[in-house]
Amino acid sequence: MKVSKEKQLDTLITTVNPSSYECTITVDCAIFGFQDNELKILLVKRSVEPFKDYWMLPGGMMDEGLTMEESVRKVLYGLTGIHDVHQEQVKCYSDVSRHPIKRVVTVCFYALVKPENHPVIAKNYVSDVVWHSVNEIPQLGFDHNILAVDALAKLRQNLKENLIFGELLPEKFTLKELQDLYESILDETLDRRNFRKKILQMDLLVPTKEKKVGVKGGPELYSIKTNNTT
Amino acid sequence: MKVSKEKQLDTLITTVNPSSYECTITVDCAIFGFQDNELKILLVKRSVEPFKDYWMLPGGMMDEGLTMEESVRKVLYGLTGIHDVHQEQVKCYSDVSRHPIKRVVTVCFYALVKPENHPVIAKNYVSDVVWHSVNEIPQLGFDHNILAVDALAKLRQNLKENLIFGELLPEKFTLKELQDLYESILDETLDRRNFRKKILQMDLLVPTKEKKVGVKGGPELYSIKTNNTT
DNA sequence: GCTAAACTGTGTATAAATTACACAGTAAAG
DNA sequence: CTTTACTGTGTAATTTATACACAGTTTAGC
Repeated sequence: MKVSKEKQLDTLITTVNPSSYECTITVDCAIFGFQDNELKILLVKRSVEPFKDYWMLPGGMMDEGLTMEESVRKVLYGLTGIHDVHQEQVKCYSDVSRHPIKRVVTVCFYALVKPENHPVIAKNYVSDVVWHSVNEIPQLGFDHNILAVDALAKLRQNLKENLIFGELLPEKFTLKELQDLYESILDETLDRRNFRKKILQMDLLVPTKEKKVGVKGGPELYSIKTNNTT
Repeated sequence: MKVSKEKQLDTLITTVNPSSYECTITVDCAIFGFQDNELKILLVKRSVEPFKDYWMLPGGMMDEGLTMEESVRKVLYGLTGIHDVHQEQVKCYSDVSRHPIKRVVTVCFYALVKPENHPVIAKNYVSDVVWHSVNEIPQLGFDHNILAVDALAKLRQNLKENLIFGELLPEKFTLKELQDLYESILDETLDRRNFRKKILQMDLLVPTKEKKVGVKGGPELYSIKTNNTT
């Protein structure tokens, strides 16, 4: 058993100089948004083969003159018109048969976006765009279900450690709204008093002295602290 | 300010179809070993330009028929003769000017290895190989200092969550040896009693009923629990 | 405009997890 | 055989996380 594996590796190691091999690289992005009090992910319907009419994560080629991060921004801008959005690298995928026609290596990112500000538009190889609940993601093209799951896991992990919410909330928001967001992302309910205690002692929010109207109780609106050292 | 950025992005979005662009992909690996009671990282001296005679992380091209993980295994096997080693993806790097001559996208991994079992050998584009303390890594070629730092950070993070130590320890080891390893990796001292309490209640180790000879006190040797459900 | 309903805002007691800490026992070295 | 250097163990103190109830405010409905 072990011998055959060694032999196999020996064969590999003596393979001819592979310096000429180049490969297509794409960037895909799990774009999360918070809508109707629920965490959504942006899916696009592919209008070309392979996987025509499958839902997928939006993505695109890495460009010759751009880093992957810049390429993701380009994809995002083309799809939603937004820029300057929080994005994180999730993982790189390199299975040789990810793409049925030619080999494609993909780096997956996630981004956080406020859906109501950005009407999404279908163009290029996309026939439809939809904000879809993360709880019941349909079968996606390529290996995008795996990417989506990994991206959500990474988002959750980062959220527990960092207090990040990118564009998901308006500039001024109540602690209740923030808690609802957390509960959606983490898919668990949180104790209100403990939550505000924890968030407030992070010392990242400031009360705006304004109250949100239209909601009973008149909750205080908070905004993110600007880190002036004044 | 914002306008110019938007304009810039608009320009990007209208760039011609980039589907023909392919790019060289390499895998680099921060190989960690535990030697002389200190955490080491394996560095190779490059014998060709660019960065001739610079120390670097070992790495190589991703092969046409291999995933990146398999390509890393191949690099490791070529350098140390070992296989079946714990390895983790750290991050993908895509700055356009990482490589002074042509664009190269690199995915970095880390691996954990027991140095004494595997005499390292310099070959191919490598003139020298050395186990180097992680605390004083010299200037490396390309952007490998960044990769090394990121890899170590990832290792530390994983260690705190998981109890992983791959090949770093012999099959049977004392809790003191394990603690020394942890302290080396985390670069902090740990309380002995609290450490053993924490490790033992993970329920991943079994005492072998053997004592280590040659060390005062006659400490118990442990091995990793095999998860038989018998 | 008055009442009911729905939400906000707050503190404390309890449980759980982490940290600090000291001494007796065993093996090696001389 | 004595000294030295290491192993192995438990408990108290602190910190952190969790559970929980009621009074105050605003909207909605009458």
